[in-house]
Amino acid sequence: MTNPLDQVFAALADPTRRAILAMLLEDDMAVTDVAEPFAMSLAAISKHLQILVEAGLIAQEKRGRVKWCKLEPDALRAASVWMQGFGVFDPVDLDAFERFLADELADPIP
Amino acid sequence: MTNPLDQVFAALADPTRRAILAMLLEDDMAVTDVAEPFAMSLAAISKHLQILVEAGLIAQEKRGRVKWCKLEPDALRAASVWMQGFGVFDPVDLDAFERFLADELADPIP
DNA sequence: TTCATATTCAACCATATGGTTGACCTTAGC
DNA sequence: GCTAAGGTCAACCATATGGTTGAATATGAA
Repeated sequence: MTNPLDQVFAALADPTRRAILAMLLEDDMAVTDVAEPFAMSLAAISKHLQILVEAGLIAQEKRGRVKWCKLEPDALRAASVWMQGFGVFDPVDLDAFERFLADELADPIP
Repeated sequence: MTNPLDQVFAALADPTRRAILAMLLEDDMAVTDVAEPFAMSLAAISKHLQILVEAGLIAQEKRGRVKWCKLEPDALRAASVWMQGFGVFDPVDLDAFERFLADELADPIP
């Protein structure tokens, strides 16, 4: 997995990680708070966050004993450029996005 | 992997499969011809194609003993809609896409 | 019919992935 | 100095993934 696109798409392939990204879209969060809504251990979430960091999709910064996570949406740019070549892009449709986001968040959290 | 986004992103996470999609962007192809440039068995390519079919990214149609593969770019739409929410999209930049495509194809084929 | 071509199937293998638990380190607060 | 809170690490486990090979199944051509 040396290609950055590999890492970005692989990171996006997991619903837990997509849900985390959606949460971070609202606001920066501490690791513990990211983990709170999920029915899995803190260690598991910690690993997911590491994968997102390695893909460049989020950044982490430690302040005191709290590690803050923030979205780093630039990493999506390479993926989006790749996808653009397939000519699938509508003009930005935020309503459609809201619906998808609602569906994602309505899913039983893994 | 019940969520269609899981399947689309997982399918895109593999460089062989992205290369196949790029090839099919040029033209429809038979399975054997898709496999030709890759240093792996036909059976392996057949599996990759199956994954792309299940993700909805390509369609296959058998005519005679030849199975044709064609791009089905609509499946990318759901993924692109999801990504749009992160506000990373520039106006379509085909030059950038050409560069990425060139890089991808220039990579030593897996 | 016979043979070759196109593709998949089945069994197998090595490694990756996503999760668990319990021990561990660092920092904050009393 | 204690103790608790915030996170990570290490070892482990089950299953998924990406590849192989050899046999099997169409279909087309001679």
